[in-house]
Amino acid sequence: MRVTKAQAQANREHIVETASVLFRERGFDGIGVADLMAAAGFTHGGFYKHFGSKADLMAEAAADSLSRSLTSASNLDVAGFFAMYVSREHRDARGNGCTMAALCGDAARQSDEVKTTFANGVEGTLAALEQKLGPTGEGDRAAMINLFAHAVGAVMLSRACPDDAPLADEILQICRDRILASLPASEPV
Amino acid sequence: MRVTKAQAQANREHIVETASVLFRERGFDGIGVADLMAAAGFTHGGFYKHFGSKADLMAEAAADSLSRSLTSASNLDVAGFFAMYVSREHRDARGNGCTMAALCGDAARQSDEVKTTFANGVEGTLAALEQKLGPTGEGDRAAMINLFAHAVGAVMLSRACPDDAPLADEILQICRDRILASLPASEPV
DNA sequence: TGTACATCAGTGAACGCGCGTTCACTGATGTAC
DNA sequence: TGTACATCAGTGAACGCGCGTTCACTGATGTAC
Repeated sequence: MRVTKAQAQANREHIVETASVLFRERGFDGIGVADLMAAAGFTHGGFYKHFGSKADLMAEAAADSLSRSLTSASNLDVAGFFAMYVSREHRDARGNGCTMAALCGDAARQSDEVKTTFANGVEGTLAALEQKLGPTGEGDRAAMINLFAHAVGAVMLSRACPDDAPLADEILQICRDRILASLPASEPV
Repeated sequence: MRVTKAQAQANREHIVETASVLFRERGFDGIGVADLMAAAGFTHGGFYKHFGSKADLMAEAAADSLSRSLTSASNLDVAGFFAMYVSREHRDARGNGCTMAALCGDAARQSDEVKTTFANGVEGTLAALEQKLGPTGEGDRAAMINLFAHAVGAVMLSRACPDDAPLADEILQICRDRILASLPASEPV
């Protein structure tokens, strides 16, 4: 059953991507190695040919999804980023949404390796936001920290409410309006 | 080994309080029934004399700690509340801190019963904050939603960073300054 | 008030189950000649 | 290029372990007379 090196590498990447979605949907403890491998189309025995442990995959999957999010948001301006971030669509799409908003509660209880990945994710997001502001945005790191924390808090609180609670939408709408209104002026791309 | 009704009730409350601390520290999945009961000074077998299931205790412990937090913060004004909330002390004291900030990531994946408890906790916090603003604070629900989401996001992001990461303190300090600066004027009590 | 009996909070062994991890095995791939 | 052998990605059974939950039992409390 041996497979080409290229195929093995592709399989590994597929496992990481599958894991990053399932971790965001169910939490690090909410999905097991066997279910994870089955979702990726494999049996669980081969897991340790690719990863040293489940914890290793957790860090790798988080890093992968954090960098992917940055890439996929690269063509949005700051207003577009936050309009998308603080939205019902994002709130309801945990598996494909921001890893920070989906897992930062879990991350706080994980190893320093995982926490470092998250800190790097925050730094990367801040850097990308500052860059979106263009040359005029220099020195706005503090503003971006405030906006991002506000946005993350809004999405997490909204997700902690029952789906049919009016509060869930109220939080999102109010925070979204406020964040967009307080945005520093930016040059449209 | 039977115990007086009063003692049984006291024991039950002690278990709930112990659980609310341990859940905040380690997450709903991070502490088991046996360890929980041992921490409260009992053996695990008696658990089901008090609670129908671990999930029931999760909802009850969350409700308990949320209402306790409101009581303990009742003598703070709005600025005092947020100054305490967005602080290193609060960030580092998960077990005795805000249940929302400690568990809202977990709550999002729990039953509607638990989520309803969290939504009620948010409503209770907002009501308490509006009340702190005094009669002049009417209509400031939206402002309190923004500030609370901002504060929750700041604490959660800070906790997801490694303890020694400068970013952890930077997030707290910047968000704290901004929140306190943007506070609507309130009458000191 | 005193006695006999029912109740039930708490104990500790046991249950089935799913978890992360290990292992012997398979057979196509990769490599040495 | 062809052949013989080593490698190793993937398989599926098995491991020990801790989990939530159940249960027979204990003995002090609560209650009926």
